[in-house]
Amino acid sequence: MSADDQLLRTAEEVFGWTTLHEEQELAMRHLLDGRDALVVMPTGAGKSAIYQVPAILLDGPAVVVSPLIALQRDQVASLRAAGAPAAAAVNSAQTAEVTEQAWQEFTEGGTKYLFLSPEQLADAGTLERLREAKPSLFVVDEAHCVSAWGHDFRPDYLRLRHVIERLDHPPVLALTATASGPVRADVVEHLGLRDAAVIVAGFDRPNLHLAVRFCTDDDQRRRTVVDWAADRTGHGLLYVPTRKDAERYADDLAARGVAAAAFHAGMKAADRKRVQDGFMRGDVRVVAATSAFGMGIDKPDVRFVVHTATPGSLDAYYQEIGRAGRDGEPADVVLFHRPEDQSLQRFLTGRTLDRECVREVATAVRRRRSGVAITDLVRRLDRSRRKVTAVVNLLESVEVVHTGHDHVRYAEGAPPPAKAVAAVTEEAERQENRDRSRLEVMHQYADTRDCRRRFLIGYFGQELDQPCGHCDNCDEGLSDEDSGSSEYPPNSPVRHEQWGRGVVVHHEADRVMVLFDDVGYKTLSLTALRENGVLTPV
DNA sequence: CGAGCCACTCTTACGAGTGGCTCGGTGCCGTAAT
Repeated sequence: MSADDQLLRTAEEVFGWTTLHEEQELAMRHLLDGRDALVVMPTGAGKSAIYQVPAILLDGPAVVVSPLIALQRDQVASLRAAGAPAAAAVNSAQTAEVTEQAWQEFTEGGTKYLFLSPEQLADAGTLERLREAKPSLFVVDEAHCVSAWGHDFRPDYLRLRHVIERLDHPPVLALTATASGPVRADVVEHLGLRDAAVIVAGFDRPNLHLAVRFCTDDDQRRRTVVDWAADRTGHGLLYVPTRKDAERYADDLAARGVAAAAFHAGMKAADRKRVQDGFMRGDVRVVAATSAFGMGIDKPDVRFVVHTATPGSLDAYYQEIGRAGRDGEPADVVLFHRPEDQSLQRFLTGRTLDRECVREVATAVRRRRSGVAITDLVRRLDRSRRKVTAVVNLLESVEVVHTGHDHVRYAEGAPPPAKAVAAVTEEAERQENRDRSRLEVMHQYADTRDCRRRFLIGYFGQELDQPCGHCDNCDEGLSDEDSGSSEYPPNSPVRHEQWGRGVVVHHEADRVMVLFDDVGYKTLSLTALRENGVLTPV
């Protein structure tokens, strides 16, 4: 029987799926062939199936990395409900007894799917248990987290490549719904994917109407947003920048008779669950939430997603608006924009590098010639695990240290700690510049007079040759019919005298946006380019 | 960087304006205190 037939038969016999999409089948075949894959597909399009089916055909368990315990629970529950082979999770939210039982079944070979967080995988004992089971697949779900969180917030995401190597690099599958070019490259690099098949479904969501309302004054914006949401009838999300705003908007809407609730990470777990369940059931009509709300929420009939302030990147924005209109019915996506929003995002995305900590870690590692475990560094330096791990990652990125899973060694010939600090500072600055350039692109989206969908899709590396006809700028007849200059077509490689190598992302009538390897996104005037010739096609 | 709060000043007000200060997002995990 051919691999395709086997996949189809398993999909039907075990899960009851009679067909598979082209992308699903393609990715599954790659895994069966022993190759790595990065798959970017919208939520609800069947990403999980891509590992669920091949795992059954392969010997050994599939290890699935999932960022939230709630997601692990959902996945285990849905596999159990489907009557699939045994699934289990290992995390700190369950009793030691449950975890021990999960491990026992796993080591006896009874578990097909094991769900864990990246932090669990940082533990050497846990990793050895996995290694003994010889996993057949290593899956990273919500893989954009590698790029979005790995560099500072959850540094264990950047340690996953060492986990994968320690497991003798089984076929790796990275799954996400949102990843622009640089994010995809970041995921491939930091997971150490080899010869990966990159499968990207379309980013366009034609049923979403995109609009931006420019606001000058904060109070005026508050009133406009509340009026707008109160006049609606369907279910919707209000994304707000701060916890305080979540409470305030929920209160203001409630005062207008709207069944609204706040959601943010500062709330008690029970309250969060109550709000989420209420929204899923439909008795909470509007949730005013920070970015904490959304992962794992798959409610089909969300009729609007409103942002009460401009977020930090188009990546984050696309992720959040992607929760609207999953049933394919029309939905409204509105950004209430103020230029001042940039300052808060600058603060939030600004990385505060603790140079003293970098120096301490570098010095401590250098002193131990045979190397040292991250766990030991944490104990000796009396610093948080998160911070030490993030610093080790940075030192590794500038090649001052070499690392294995939990083992760090000063690189031979690497500069002394003082110079290492300088190198790390430079690297941190480069990262910050790239973040800042993404923030600028987000604001350009808000400011553009061209088709918003074309801008958005272009950012994710796809072209829309016609204006979409379904955004505020198209409604007003502002969008350019012509999709731009032929000198710099989208996705074409270019070189800039000062900024080096880059690729064209998007262009409007008079300007072109380029993503440079080193400095991030830059927007250049076509008129100026024609005069000075600093940007040349490669 | 900017919003919001407080204390303080100046004064013709059932207050207004200003200077200084603080705060601002995302989740694992393990440990300490009840």
